[in-house]
Amino acid sequence: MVSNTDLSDALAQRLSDSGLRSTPQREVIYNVLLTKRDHPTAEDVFARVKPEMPMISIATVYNCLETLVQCNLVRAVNFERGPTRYCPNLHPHAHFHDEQTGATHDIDLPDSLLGQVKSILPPNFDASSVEIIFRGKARPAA
Amino acid sequence: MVSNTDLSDALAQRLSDSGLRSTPQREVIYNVLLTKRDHPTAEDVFARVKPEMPMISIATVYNCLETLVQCNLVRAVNFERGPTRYCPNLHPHAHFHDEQTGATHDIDLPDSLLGQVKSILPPNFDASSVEIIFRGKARPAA
DNA sequence: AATTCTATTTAGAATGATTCTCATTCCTTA
DNA sequence: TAAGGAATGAGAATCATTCTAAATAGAATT
Ligand SMILES: [Mn+2]
Ligand SMILES: [Mn+2]
Ligand SMILES: [Zn+2]
Ligand SMILES: [Zn+2]
Repeated sequence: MVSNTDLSDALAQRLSDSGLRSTPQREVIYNVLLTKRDHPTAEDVFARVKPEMPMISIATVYNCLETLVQCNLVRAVNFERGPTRYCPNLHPHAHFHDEQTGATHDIDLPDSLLGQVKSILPPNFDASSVEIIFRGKARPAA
Repeated sequence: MVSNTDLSDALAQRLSDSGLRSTPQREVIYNVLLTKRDHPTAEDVFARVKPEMPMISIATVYNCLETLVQCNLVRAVNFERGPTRYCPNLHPHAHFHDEQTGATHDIDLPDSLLGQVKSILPPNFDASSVEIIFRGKARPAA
């Protein structure tokens, strides 16, 4: 199993690799993201962190989330112009946005398909990232 | 060739199909989108329309763009949380967002690939749309 | 043609997510 | 134990967009 301190260590490592400090705020926010991987917004994260850390500010939540994204520990996900959502799943994956419920689901993305998708680009386009977003209805899983 | 009135007729047709009226504002905005297909924002469209129609308001630009999207004459495109951009290309295509210049390029999307992308969805997911966004650098075409 | 009935347009206010400012606090290092 | 920079936090500011409500226009009906 992976202990809580292991996760903190991994976080501290990534942060210091980027010349940044590990702080209680960054740790608790990262843990919140790992605990419930439902693509919460910054406000969602704020609400989940508050019980553990009542004095934290929304500005700090935004700051820390941005830091985690810069360190490549978290992905920012956007649907239309809605609030940015945060995802700690680092495997290549697409997102399915359920229009009825608003839920976001991770869809595993095979390397082979990722390659094929990139191959539609004319040679003068050099893509640093590819994002695939599905929109529709998800029937409750069997 | 396709005349200006043909385009207005097609627009009027689509609008009345949806129980909506063809108006000078809707026509000029649609023509602006067809004339320079560089994925302008609402503010860009506003600026391009003003010379022809100085009294038009930004609220109307937003209203008309939304109407054109609802009629499936135009696609709304979003990159991160930037302002929504509008695209009159109705063929299935992906978007390439050049991070240096901010330019947006249409990337033709073969039906076969679209099918393969949809096929990664587990059977309980019913997608009504798929969006593919590339981000990176586009070298000037040869 | 005049009247009625709404769709549409418009100016300006309001909204909401995010970013900015800057004072305070916290660490790290000398 | 100072100093200096990093990080936090409260509140103001920003910006794209949406909302509100009044004016206008246009189609349909008398
Ligand atoms: Mn999106
Ligand atoms: Mn996007
Ligand atoms: Zn995800
Ligand atoms: Zn396009």
